[in-house]
Amino acid sequence: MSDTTLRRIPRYHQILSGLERDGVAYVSSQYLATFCKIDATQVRKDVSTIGYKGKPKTGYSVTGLKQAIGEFLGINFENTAVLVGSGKLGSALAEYSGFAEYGLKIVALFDNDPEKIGTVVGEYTVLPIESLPRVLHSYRVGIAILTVPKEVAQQVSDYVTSLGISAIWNFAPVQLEVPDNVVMRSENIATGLAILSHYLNTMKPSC
Amino acid sequence: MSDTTLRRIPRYHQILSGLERDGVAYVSSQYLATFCKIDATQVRKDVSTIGYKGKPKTGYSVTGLKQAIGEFLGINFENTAVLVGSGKLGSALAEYSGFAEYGLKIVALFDNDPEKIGTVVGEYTVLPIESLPRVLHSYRVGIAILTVPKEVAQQVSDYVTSLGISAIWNFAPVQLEVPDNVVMRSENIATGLAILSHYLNTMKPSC
DNA sequence: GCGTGTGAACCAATTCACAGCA
DNA sequence: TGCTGTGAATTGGTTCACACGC
Repeated sequence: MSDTTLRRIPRYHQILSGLERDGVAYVSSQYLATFCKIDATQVRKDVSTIGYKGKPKTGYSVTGLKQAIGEFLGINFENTAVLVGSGKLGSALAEYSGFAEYGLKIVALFDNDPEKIGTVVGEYTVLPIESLPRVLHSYRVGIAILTVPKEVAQQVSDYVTSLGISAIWNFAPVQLEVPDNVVMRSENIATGLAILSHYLNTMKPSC
Repeated sequence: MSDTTLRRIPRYHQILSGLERDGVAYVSSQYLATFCKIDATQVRKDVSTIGYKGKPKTGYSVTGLKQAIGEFLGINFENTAVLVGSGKLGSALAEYSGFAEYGLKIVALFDNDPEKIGTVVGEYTVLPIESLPRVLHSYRVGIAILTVPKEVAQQVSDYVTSLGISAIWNFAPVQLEVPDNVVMRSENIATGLAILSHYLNTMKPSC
């Protein structure tokens, strides 16, 4: 599946969540398409790809399609994660309640700064890096979320990789090198800013 | 310019920043391509699109190309922004030092919670929403960064739009409706999580 | 009739092949 | 010779047109 296609799927999920909350039972491809500013056929192709079937005349079942997308994305069951780096961003993510809806459960928060170890962030007490192997093992943690300074990101990445982590979700603004059997995704907040800035500057003349 | 193309550009910028820091003077399209796991021709096409020229045999000047990309993205001069919503995420963004490199200057932080107004976050004192018109005007602010709860995001968006903001960078997990002359970009952290989760679950069998 | 499902047509994005220049 | 720049070919993603089922 292509990257652009994959990026649309969570969007549908988000819209469906809203419709479900509003008590809507069925939704048409046209509705989703309009919301996403894309073609209705595109939506039907996407839904078809994830293997869900709609009802002609009625549309797609909101809960059914949401369920199917959740299945496809692997967010219907709980993924456990640890968060390494208890700075501002790490704390914000640790306290973000929205992850629950996407099946992510953060089990512990780590740092190597003696000043931070032992402090309480939301429902977590910051643990020393040394406790990582024990926690990773006892909770069968699959994902390490890295919110460490960019200077040490590769080092931390290598460390959690050596401990057998399956996936790394990197928030440090560097490209990490990981073995082929580890899934890595970098969120670079500056990318969004750069794109926004570009639109802002190219559109300005038209106003 | 297509969305996928535009998303690659900031990546080059990031890599070039690293090379510049390491004192590297020239870089080949092949090097950038390998780093981004794409084809070298793609890099040359992209560079060509933004209007920069390399030197045959030598490659691209690191500082020159970085400069050109910065020009293209509009991040070489200062964009001013206000941040609305002084919760965890808002505070994290307010204290994030990396924006400076992308030409973003946050001039003030706002909230409507009386408990938060007047508190200090990094170098900012949280201001009441009522001060927005004055600040927007006196600093000629172009961007509003929204880190408010999703329930009020549309309302806040409408408000800053009515005050004549040019761009909205939305971090609430909802799709905002904005007039055509306002640039809007939503960062949905859950999108990244969903994509990561999908790769994690589809790749697992191969290990 | 209305909205899904899908093969065909279209169009944009990526890759190939090679010309041009230091 | 090495690496950029770019037209040509290809791949793949999007849109069109229409058959099918409730």
